[in-house]
Amino acid sequence: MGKKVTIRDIARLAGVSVTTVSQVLNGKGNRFSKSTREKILKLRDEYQYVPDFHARSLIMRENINTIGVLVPNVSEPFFGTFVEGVQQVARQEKLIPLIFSANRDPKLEKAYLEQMVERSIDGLIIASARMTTEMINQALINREIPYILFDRNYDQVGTRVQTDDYHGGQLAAQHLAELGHRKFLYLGVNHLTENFKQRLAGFKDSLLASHLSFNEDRDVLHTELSRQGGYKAAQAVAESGATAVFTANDDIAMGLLRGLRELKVRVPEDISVVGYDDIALDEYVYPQLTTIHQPIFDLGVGAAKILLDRIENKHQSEQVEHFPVRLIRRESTAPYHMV
Amino acid sequence: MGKKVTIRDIARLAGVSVTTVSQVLNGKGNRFSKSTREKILKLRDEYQYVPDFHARSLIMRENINTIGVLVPNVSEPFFGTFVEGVQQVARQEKLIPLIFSANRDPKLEKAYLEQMVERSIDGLIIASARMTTEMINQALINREIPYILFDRNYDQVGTRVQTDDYHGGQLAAQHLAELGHRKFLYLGVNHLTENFKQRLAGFKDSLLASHLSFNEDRDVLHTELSRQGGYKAAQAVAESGATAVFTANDDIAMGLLRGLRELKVRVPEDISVVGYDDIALDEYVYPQLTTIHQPIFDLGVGAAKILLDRIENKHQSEQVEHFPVRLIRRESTAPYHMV
DNA sequence: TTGAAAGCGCTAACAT
DNA sequence: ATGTTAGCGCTTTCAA
Repeated sequence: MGKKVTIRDIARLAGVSVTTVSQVLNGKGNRFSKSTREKILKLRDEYQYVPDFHARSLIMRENINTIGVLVPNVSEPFFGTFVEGVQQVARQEKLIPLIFSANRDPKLEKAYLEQMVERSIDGLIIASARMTTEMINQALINREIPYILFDRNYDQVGTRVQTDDYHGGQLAAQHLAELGHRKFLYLGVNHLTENFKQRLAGFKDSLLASHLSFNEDRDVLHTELSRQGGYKAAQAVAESGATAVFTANDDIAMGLLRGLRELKVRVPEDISVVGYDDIALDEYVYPQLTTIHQPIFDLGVGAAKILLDRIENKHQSEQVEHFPVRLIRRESTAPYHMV
Repeated sequence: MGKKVTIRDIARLAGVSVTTVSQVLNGKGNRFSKSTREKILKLRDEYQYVPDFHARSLIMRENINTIGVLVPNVSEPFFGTFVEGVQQVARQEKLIPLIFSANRDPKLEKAYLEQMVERSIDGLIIASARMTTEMINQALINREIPYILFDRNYDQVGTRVQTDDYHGGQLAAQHLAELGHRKFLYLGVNHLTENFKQRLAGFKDSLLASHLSFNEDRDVLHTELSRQGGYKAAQAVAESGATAVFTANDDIAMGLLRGLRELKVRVPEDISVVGYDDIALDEYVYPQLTTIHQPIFDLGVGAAKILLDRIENKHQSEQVEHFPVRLIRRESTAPYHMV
């Protein structure tokens, strides 16, 4: 009990050499007699022999069929859904996905990356707004491990899946403008990664193009990227006088909804709110959240598929796959009317 | 580029033996001269040498400092939070947590378990209501890997973290009874695992003890364990005539809230709803959900700590750690009043 | 039809 | 203060 059974044990028990066992068990044993083969197979089952993973990897070096997935936080619905998408592909392709949740801590992200590299993963999906390509390459230490980026738009390089954040911002602006609103507010985060920058830029440009007023100094509020953040910003939003608010993501929007409710500010009667992401929860809050839909699950699927492609056909040139965004009208937006 | 630098390369470059390099790099090199040590360290940095994980594991067999975590679905807030708890401990203790999300698929759960075993993890946390101890032991193939169970109460054996589900059910019943309700309903799931059974038993027993009416055939409704499930059950709940509903978990409750809202049934004015779990979202739905609190994050922390303890002091006897549950009053429950 | 031997990259007794 | 040697468990030539 406890002592691990090795290939040598099986060989001894079968009265053959380790070579024979190895060959038979790896399906390369046509040349051996049927009786030998059956004897070995039987012993394998009887003793529940499983080849040692590390010994194997030490020799084989590839086709471990393992991919790494690095996200900021699995417990956020957004990344949870993304990971599910990756996993669906992994299941189909018999890949083992190693999931790492680094809590937005750059040190930890680096440590996990190194771990994955050490463990000879075949490829890797990185969803982290903080990691620069340089940091990634450094952690990957000139090993040629294919990787794919997601939600990481500080610098726009590297193979990645991407949605059009600028267009998302435009969609939000158009919707709100069509509803007749005049006074807009963007509720975002301080530490601007490129995707958030783009959303804001699209929002602003679209507004200005419609000859509506939007001033980045006056009409932008910052908070934390969380429900809590949105909640805390409610007072400031209410006092801003805006009737139409666009938030950096749905989490912030949900917090804002709660905060406004507690302040007796009605949504959408007094203030319209547009979120971003279209997480699965949006339909379960009240009012149901109007938002910009990103195909989160599909992004996971897409990332995994591209990665697989790169693993199989090494040395491909950089590639970028775009996914569409669209407006989902629900209950948190309504036409502007004079108070 | 690409070619991996090995310990031999470093040794050759430094003009010393591989032993020397190995010892120095593993902090066992006091006996070597300072100049040798520095030379080696410098070369290590220069060539970015990282010892091969598999070669290492092949020899060391232990202290890989890796634990496995198997959950049904990371994208569910409940398990996401649990995993975060585990990860917090992992970070503190410099452990690498390998997270597997098996989508409630027993085959996949088994496959992942085997993967973890192969990868010589030091211990493992299993959160799966479906896996029997027998299945687990089989996958662990008489290897002595410490593991700890969570949310897995089919058979009440094995080291595990646990909350008192029976008491949770009682709390829900008491609360609703104190509010003056008379007609109760339990909205649960078909496939009864022990924890759900206990919740229902506590709920029922408490009601009966208060001389209130509750009949398992008449006053129990089944649906899927998801928001969608709760949503779909709304019609049936509304038609049941019950004024007080206890749901198997918060997800179901949230779906129910949405469904009832669409049916113009007011919560809590017409129907009071009590959930179970106290996931972080509860405060962001409307009305905010009254629920039975389980310390989900702490359960993750606790599971990880117990596991660590078992890894360090092998062969301990079975142990069970209990965590408290309590009622959280929010807005979804109110006193019963005649209509 | 089978097996001996080499070796993957590393660590650790055991010399020297 | 440093090196030699054996070996972890496996796969894979190459020889018999």
